Amino acid sequence: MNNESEKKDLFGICPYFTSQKVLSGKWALLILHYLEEKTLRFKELERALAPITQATLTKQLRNLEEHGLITRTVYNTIPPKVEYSLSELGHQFKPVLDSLEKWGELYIAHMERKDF
Amino acid sequence: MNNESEKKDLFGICPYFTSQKVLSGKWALLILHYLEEKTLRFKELERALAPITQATLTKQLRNLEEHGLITRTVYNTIPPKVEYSLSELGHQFKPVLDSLEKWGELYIAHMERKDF
DNA sequence: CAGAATCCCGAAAGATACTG
DNA sequence: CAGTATCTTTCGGGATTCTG
Repeated sequence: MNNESEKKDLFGICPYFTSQKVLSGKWALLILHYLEEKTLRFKELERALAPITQATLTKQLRNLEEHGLITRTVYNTIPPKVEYSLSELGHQFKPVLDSLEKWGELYIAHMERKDF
Repeated sequence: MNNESEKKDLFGICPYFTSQKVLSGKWALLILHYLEEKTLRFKELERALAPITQATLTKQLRNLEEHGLITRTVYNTIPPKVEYSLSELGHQFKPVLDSLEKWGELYIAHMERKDF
């Protein structure tokens, strides 16, 4: 059904708009990058992404989870243990990360050239 | 020199942060996509990106220009004519656009599957 | 440990009106 | 045509506090 999630724009129609929404999160790319290497616990991610705050990390993770990129696994132990890993859709994002990383380096080199 | 452009984060150090800044513009990807095909005038872009507003389009273009991705060419004619095209750095972004487009389609397919 | 709940703030987008 | 100038609004990120 076309409910409230109809949003207002081309989300769900145009690949670029779709991607933009997912990637607009400040830490999204970093999170995907780290999870690409291996499954991580909440605390491990928090440390890797320092100085991110707990609240922000939670939001970013929820966002990526809702978009189907990551999987959240809860272990009912004491103390609690929650692991995050990439879903299939998340792993399929790898090519984007790779090309993005390469371009980012080109960009940085470009900036250094015109130093200022 | 490390002036005010030092910002506050890893911009200029980490490729992902760098990319994130550039791509965070709501229309950035679309603009790059259209300019990848051919040079366009302001009005042409505006039509292609409808319902974007003039003010917003101007901001997005200035942003991409400052980041060195696009080139702005002004013809002193009446009426005025301004053309936008990709710089070398902009063209080097192509692989990202391609991989992003492919993933975006996977994402859309994924959403349709779990329809809701 | 892994969060949830609030509050706050700045940046970005949109709406609108005006101009060389 | 290709903007600029304002104003308003929205939204996401960060800080802080509390909890099972």
